[in-house]
Amino acid sequence: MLSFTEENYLKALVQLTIFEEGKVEVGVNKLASYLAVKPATVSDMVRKLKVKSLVNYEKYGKVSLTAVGQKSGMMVIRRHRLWETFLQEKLDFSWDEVHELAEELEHIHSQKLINRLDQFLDFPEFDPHGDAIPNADGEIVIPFRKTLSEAKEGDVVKIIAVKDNSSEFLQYVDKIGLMIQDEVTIEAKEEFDSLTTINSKGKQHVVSPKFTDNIFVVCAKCLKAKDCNCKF
Amino acid sequence: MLSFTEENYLKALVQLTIFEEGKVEVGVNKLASYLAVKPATVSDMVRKLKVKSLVNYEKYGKVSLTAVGQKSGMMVIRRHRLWETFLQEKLDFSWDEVHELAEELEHIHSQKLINRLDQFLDFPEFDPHGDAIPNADGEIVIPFRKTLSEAKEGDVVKIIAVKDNSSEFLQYVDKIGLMIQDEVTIEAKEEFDSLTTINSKGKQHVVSPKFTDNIFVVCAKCLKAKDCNCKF
DNA sequence: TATAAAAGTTAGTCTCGTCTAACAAATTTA
DNA sequence: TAAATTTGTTAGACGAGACTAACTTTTATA
Repeated sequence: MLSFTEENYLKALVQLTIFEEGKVEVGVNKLASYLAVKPATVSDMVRKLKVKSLVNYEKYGKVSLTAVGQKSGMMVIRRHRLWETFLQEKLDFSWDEVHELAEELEHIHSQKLINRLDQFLDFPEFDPHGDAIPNADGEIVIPFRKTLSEAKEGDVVKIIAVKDNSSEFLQYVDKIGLMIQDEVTIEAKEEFDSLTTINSKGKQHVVSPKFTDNIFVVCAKCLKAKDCNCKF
Repeated sequence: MLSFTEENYLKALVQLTIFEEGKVEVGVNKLASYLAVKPATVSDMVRKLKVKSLVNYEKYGKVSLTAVGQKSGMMVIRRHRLWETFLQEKLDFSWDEVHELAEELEHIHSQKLINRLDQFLDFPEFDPHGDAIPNADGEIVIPFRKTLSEAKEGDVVKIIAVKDNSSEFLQYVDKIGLMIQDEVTIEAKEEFDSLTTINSKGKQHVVSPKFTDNIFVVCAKCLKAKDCNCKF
């Protein structure tokens, strides 16, 4: 049985490798800052995780997950996202409140509980932030998507997820009136100060990279015509 | 913020004092065996809880809860019993499975979460084992009840709760086909070996004190006629 | 390529919650 | 009431998971 802490390390590793396009390993410092602990602490812990065959690691090297470690980490994420969905769907929490609570709930271990919850929620595919929920085997299909920052002037895109799950960010998104499934037109991109002018539901907004980097989108056209050939 | 462990001590103290008829304090040894730790550990912990003004305690004396400690302990029990109810009502767990899971879930702190859960469950009064659920202020009304052991030959009683929440006990209750709300007639009590012969729904069972001590009942008559004068 | 900077490790310390072993106080009972 | 028993405390240790400070290795850069 993994400890609360060990699970958090594995979850962080999934986020920083599997979920980070093209990455398979991560350094001790990066992991430390992600987990808000000191590198020395990570150094120790990673050695312990290696003994348990959950990570691959050599002194002064990078850290990556073993198959077992990856599955365990995925199960934590599955639990997290299912609880988030439960909190929003059944207990009427807003999407900026669910993350914090799920950070605690994700460590309840029972496999049976989580599968019953999944069934109770009618097997949701995505959590309130638009993230895919791993299945009972720890498998996940991350749909094709880009950040809003990558969209070009004139593109019409659809918001499908948010990257940052913090309540500050989500409250900002709420404040400017945007939500998942909204269509957004990129009206202008200013090189000078990296601001983007977008338009959604007839309202114009000027947003910074702090916003656009954390919004995942797909081409609105592609969604409508599966065989669309747009490069985006 | 109380730790997982501190909460378990407070919960145990509520069970051993408030919920134990006529008791207001408990010894270190008893608390230790209830929590399955050594007396030395309890001695230390109790000193810490005293510093936090959660318990009353003097060296070599008994332990009792302060008002603050009692409320905190009650909130743990409230969470425990609401989660148990959720697991049974919404996720179709059987009453012998819910206790173990609730032992973990009870430590999720959010007040808002638990009150939303309460609402979602339509403000249940009793958990799956027939125990009253403390309200949002930590108050509880324990209804009048006795154990089946206290019933006399010829009495007709109604099962309203179980004392032992272990799956072994609950599975035994299931096995002989009894459940909460069932009416039971005490057909015979044998002094010699302390066995009781009961009858419920036309079926006769011979049961030991291990059973009767852990079944809470009320006089079936009293429930039907509120002004019934029976001594039971 | 030598050196500075960045990244990572080690050693020693801390708190929490537990233990054991030895001891002290309180209570029972002979 | 004195001895035996039960109950409770203290001291010292340990594993987890964190820290700081000092050190080492790797990488980047002048």
